[in-house]
Parts: sequence; structure tokens; C-alpha cells
Amino acid sequence: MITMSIKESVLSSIEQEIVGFFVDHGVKSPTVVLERPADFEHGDISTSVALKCAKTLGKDPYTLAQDVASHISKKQLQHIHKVEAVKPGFVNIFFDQAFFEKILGEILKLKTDFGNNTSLKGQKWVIEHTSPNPNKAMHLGHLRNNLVGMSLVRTLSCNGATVVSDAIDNNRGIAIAKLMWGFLAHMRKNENVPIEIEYWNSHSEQWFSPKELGLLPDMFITKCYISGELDFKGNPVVENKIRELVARWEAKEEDVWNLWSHMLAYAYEGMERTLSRLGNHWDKIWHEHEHYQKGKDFVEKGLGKGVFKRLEDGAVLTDLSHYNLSDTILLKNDGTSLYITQDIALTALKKDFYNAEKLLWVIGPEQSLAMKQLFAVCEQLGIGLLEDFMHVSYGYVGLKGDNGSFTKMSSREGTVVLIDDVIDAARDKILQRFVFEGKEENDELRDLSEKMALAAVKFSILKPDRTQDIVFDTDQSIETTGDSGVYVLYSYVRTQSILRKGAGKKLTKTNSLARPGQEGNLVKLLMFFPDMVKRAKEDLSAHHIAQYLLEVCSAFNTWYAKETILDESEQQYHKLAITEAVGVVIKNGLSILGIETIEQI
RNA sequence: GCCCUUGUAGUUCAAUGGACAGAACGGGAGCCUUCUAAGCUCUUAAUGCAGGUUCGAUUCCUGCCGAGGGCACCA
Repeated sequence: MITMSIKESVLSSIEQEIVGFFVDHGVKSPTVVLERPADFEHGDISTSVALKCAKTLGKDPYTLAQDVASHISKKQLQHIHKVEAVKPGFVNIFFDQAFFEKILGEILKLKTDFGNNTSLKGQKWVIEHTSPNPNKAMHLGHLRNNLVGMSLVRTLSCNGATVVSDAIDNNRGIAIAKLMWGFLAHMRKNENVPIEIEYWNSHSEQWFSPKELGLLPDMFITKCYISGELDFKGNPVVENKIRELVARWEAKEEDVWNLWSHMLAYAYEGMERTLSRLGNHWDKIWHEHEHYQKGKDFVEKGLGKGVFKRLEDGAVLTDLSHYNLSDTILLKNDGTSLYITQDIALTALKKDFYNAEKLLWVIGPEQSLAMKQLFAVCEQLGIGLLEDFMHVSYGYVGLKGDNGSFTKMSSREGTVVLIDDVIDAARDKILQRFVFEGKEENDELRDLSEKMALAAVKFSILKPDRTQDIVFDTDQSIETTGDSGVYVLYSYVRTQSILRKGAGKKLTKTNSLARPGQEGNLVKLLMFFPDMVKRAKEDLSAHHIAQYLLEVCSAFNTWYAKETILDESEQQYHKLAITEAVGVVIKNGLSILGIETIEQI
């Protein structure tokens, strides 16, 4: 049983009074928003309702605000210390010390649960993210997809939803055929080995393994794919052979399937290494080869319903004029399916399998139109309603070009930045600093450096708004100072360190906050963590959490610098409680971002 | 050509239509016999341009300029 928090209950009584005030004055249904002011000088909570209703009532906003303020004051609501009307027409409300005392108590009592709410209780959301393309090592684009997806799962879950995550494994088609060809043709131990699948099946030892080349599996796969791709583009004979491979695979030729599984095993091994490092998790993986043929049935169904049309050459086209979208081909003139054909089938499968309120896809912005078309087609086919589906797009991760401009990563130009390389670089930078400080390099220190590196990398990707393009510079983005994940971790460690030292102290519980100033502002800030969790849900972006954590850390560190917490004073108990509450909020916030806290540096 | 996204300090990022546009990095000046200075304090500097709506616009609308992406048988 979740009871209303002290903040919710006080705010709702204020809201009721204000609504009542405006209703009495003839405003039909006033919307009263109580929000956190830019500065706590302007109250602990504030509303601009007087400014908004002034015109309707034909009154001066400031006088109206004064009326509202005195109305609330007269009601003598619990925990309200002061209400004032300010300049253009804001009503600013200040709470009493006992209120903040209770807030602090709630944080310390709720601990891990502080910040969570039940707004999505009873709802099931499915999030597809990080769908692997098993032909290349994972780069920063995949990283953003993964971090956005994973943080979204946690964000929605903190808002009370039951969240399931899945991915589609694009394990068949021309790309995998290129991969198989690249391996067959370019990983032979010598030129005399025939480039033949049949021969490979009986003489696989005549081809290199990643290990034999001293390569990690994902790099091995990347090499195979790139050479396969080059051959495909540069040699029509090879192109035909590769296309033939797809057909042979579809005909379930055993030799081809053996090679196919062999390549996929390397691909999965490579991805698994990177993904487990990131803490990735899927509840289910859909393998393309299991459902790719089912899409055609839906196309037939659409033709039957008359929502699609068959072109003269036999291809099938959508009619999306009702959706104000451009039409798209659903079936090639040779009768074979396209990406969207399979997506229709998979969406239907997912809709059926999960019975969920919402299906979300974390996919890059270049798919925006394709996603809209997919959703529209699904609605036409009765698979679901437009509002059941959502494309969660995210900005590109680019690099800084020579002229200082935003440049996309390009595998052709060799500018792709791999996830593992970035984490390694950050880890080494952190480790070096430890060693420079005279620490002994051992497993424990390496482990600590890895955790801090992950915090730095994840934080730098999750700090900006999900939809914005970001420029990634390994040196600049993987900051361990300033607004960084390491800064947040360090602040957390600081709270824990103080708590450890304070554990043996004699504490006298006082009944009021030490001073309403600095400590007070810190508690006020902590009070708004639950609001940030809601905002992250509304915008489907955890960056609000990251930005907020920086604010909390900054406030805490400022306080820490000025104030001795373990000062043996009467206020020591209280200051420790605040320190603990800061720790709780940082830990909970980082947890949404998928960043593990550490107790000691 | 049409559609979508986007344009904030030198740089990288913030800002549910609100109260002096916030940080960080960089530049400049300081703070460690004191709970670990990966920290703290001060300082420097920005809303592409032109209109409109509004009591109030970085935010909404229109036009222009710049950047990125997409536009039917690729995935």
C-alpha cells in the first residue's frame, strides 16, 4: 500500500484551495500547476496561476496574486510557513521546518524506493532496443541505443509500469551472406583452399579462427563483413554468389546452415562481451529467421481488405494517404519480402505475445518515416492502434570534424569509434591517475577503474537530451572532472565516507534543521527527485535525472566545502541525516542511468 | 523538389511559455596542518536572422539562412 507522501499531501491541499478560490471567482476549471521555482528565494513551490487567469477575470495579475496569497494564508494549511505574492503575479509558498524534517524522514525510510511512483501501475510496456546487427563490432551509435533503451526500461519501471525489453536479431539476409562469403574467401589459411561451403564443411580447420589471428570475435566478424561487402560491390560474379547464398540458406541447405551458425556464434560471442560489460539485459530476443516469412500473409490480408494495391509488375504498395504519409512497397515484384514486411509480422507477434499497452522501439532517427509507415500499416491491418506504438528516436553520436563541424562516423573512412575502445580508454586514463597517486595496480584497482570508466561513458551519453545529436570526443566526453559520471560517483563516495566516519559518533537528535539556509536548500532540492522521475517518463529521456544529479552533487559539495559535517555539534545528527539522504538520491538516480555506485575510492 | 529533425558562451551540454538564459571544459585569480582537492570560491563569455502570438518566447507560429536525416521494390 503506497501512501501519499507528505509533499503530495501538502501540495494537493494547496492546489485544492487555489482551485476553490478561482472557482469561487468564476473560472470554470482552473489548472493550477505548482512548480519548483528557478530559485528557492522565490519560494519552495510556486505557481503562476494568477498570471494566467488575470485576463479571464479582468483583473490586475499582481492584485489577483495577492488575493490568492491571502486566501491561502487565511486557511492556515499545515506546514505552510509563508505565502507571498510577487512582482508580475507569482504566488510563492514557503514551507516550515517540520515539513522538511518529514521529507528527510521519508527519504531515509524509503531508501531505494524514494523517487518511485505508481503512475503507470498496471500497465505493461515493451521496449525494443539494441537490436544487434551481427556483422560489425558495436560502436557509439549502438551504445547510445543501448543506454537510451536500458535507462528507459528503468525509468518506466520506477513510474510503476511492468516493463519488458526485447530485441530483434537480424540474423539472416544479404548482410549475413556477405559475412559468410567474406569469411570463406578471406579467412583461408592459404590460397589453395577452395572457396566452397562444401569444402569448408569437411575441412573447417583450413580456415582461421579469431583466436588464431589474435583477434577478438567482433573484430574478426567486422573484417569478414568488410571484405565480403567489398567483393559484393566490386565483383558481379561474387555478388551473384552472395545472392545465391541467401537463396541456398532459404532452401535450408545443410552446409550453408552450418556455416551460418558458425559465423553467428562468433558474432554473438563478440557482442555478448561488449553487452555484458554494459550490463545489458533483454527479456526476449526475436530471431529474424523464425518469423521472416510470416509477413507475406499480412500483405495478402491487406490486399484482401483493399488497403494495399498490387502494381502492374506484381509488387505490393501501401495506400497511406489517410495518414498523410508517402506510400511504400511491402512486397517486391519477385514476391519476396522487405524489411517492413517482416516488421509487420513481428509487430503482430509482439502484440499477441505480450498483450501490452505500449510497444516502443528505440531506433535511430533515419527510421522515422519507416516507423510511421509501419505503425500506420499495422493499424490498417487491425494489429493495433497508432497510439499503441511509439518510435523512441535518438540523436546521432558524431565526431568533431577537422573544421570543427559535426561529422558522422563512417566505417568507410575508418572513423567508427567502438564501444570497447572508449571504455578501455577511459579505464586506462582513470587507472593511470591512481597509479600516479602511488596506488598499487592490482585486480581490485582495475575493477574500480572499470566501474568508474563505465560511469563516465554512460553518463556522458545520457546527460544530453535523447533527441539531440551529440559530438563525441574521447578526451572531452570522457571527463573525470566537472559535470561527469565520475564527479557524481565521487560525490556519492564522499557521502558514504562521511557516514562511515559518523557511524561511531554520539548523536543527539535535535528537533529542527540546523540552519534553514544551506542545508535547507539541499533538502528542498532532494524533495524534487520524484518530480524528475516523472519528467523523465513524460519525455522518455533519462537526461533529466542526470542533469538533476549534477545539481544535487554540486549543492552537496558546496555545502561540504563550507560546513564540517562531523563537528560534534548538536546539529551533527541532522547533518548526517542530510548526507545520508543525498547518498540515497544519488544512488537511486544513478541506478536509473544504469550506473553502479561504489562505496570507496 | 517534398517531408522530418535541428541551430544557445571559444568548446561540449541544460533550461514542464515564466521571475537575472544555467552548468562544465577552456582562459584569468584564489583555497589543502581541517570529514579523500577527481573538490570548492570568484571572474570571462551565448539564444542564427527578420517578423508574429502573449502580461511574458530559447520554448509556440510564419519567412529566410545554415546543419543533419529521409523520400517505393536496400537493410
